[in-house]
Amino acid sequence: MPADYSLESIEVSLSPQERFEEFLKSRGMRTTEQRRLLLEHVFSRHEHFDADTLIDQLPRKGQEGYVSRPTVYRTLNEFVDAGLLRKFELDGRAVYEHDYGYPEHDHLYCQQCQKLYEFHLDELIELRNKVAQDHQFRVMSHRLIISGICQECALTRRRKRRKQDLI
Amino acid sequence: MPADYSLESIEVSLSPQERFEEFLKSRGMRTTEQRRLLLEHVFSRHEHFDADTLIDQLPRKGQEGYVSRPTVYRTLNEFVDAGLLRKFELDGRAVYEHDYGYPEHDHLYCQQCQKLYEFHLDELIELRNKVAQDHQFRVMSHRLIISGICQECALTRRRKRRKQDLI
DNA sequence: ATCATTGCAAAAGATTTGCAAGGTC
DNA sequence: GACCTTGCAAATCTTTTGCAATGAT
Repeated sequence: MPADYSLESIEVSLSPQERFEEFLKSRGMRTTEQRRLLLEHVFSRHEHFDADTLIDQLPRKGQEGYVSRPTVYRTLNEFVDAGLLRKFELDGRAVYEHDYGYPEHDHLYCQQCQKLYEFHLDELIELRNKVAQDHQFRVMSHRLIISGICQECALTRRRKRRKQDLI
Repeated sequence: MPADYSLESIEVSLSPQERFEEFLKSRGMRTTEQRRLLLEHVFSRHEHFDADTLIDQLPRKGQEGYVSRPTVYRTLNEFVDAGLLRKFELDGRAVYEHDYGYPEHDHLYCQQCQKLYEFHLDELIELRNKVAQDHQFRVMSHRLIISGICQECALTRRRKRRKQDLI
């Protein structure tokens, strides 16, 4: 078995918690209650979220388990550096999603309900690599967001229009 | 000749200035010195730009042709609404590029020198439409940014590394 | 004991807004 | 003259930072 293959198996078998531990240790950083709490919360659900949404879901000031806003921001950046989360911009604010142990994908973004739908297409990666090769460009990552109206919203709209027609 | 074909010819034959005039008129807005000046400036060059870069290129306060920061922001939004410019986010700030009369394209973004390279691939549009159809999603637009290192920077880096090796 | 981390308050950066004065139709 | 637009100052929103107190190793 080649060395990098076995390395990869080890990587993949680590839980987010374990991986973060390693990350912290490798940088001389410490395991704290806040980091533990945030990591557990973030990996207990799978939705995309922004800092504000996350803070809303956490205990308020004065309650057990409260984490201050600056610490939330600091820790989210650490999660990104550790390769646990991916960050991207949507309507001017940062949005996070699971990266570690989660397959590569892109998004459909509904302008109406702001929902994000995931999809994956190998052809897109091929196309991406082809373009990069044509431009002698070394790809590190990519981000594709298709914006429009999702089926659900399209149906709701049609219903509303019908209702209006009756008045 | 079908009606919509002739309509399209009219649309395409309008200059950005004329198109903006129509936009303003249709909304009961007025043609002002500032709007004229900004439109002329923005369409006199073709690079991508952000609000700050634009303001740096314009006359300073006290000089002939000065436009205040809020007016620049307001007017850029109008250009986007009028379909003259497209806006997207890069590293947390808004970036603008020509839309009106300019062919659809996507971007390679160099993380090193921050340069944007344009490319167009019909296959990408096909792929996009296929995904959308699979999800019953009505596409309004899309944005693909491939991030990495451009050829120029890759070469510069290699040279620097060689130099360091000599020390 | 040492040194990283936290929460607080405040700063920073980008963009927007209320409003009185001025400009356009 | 009616009312849209501008510039100013200030607000807003999101994210970051300085710092003294606290916590982890």
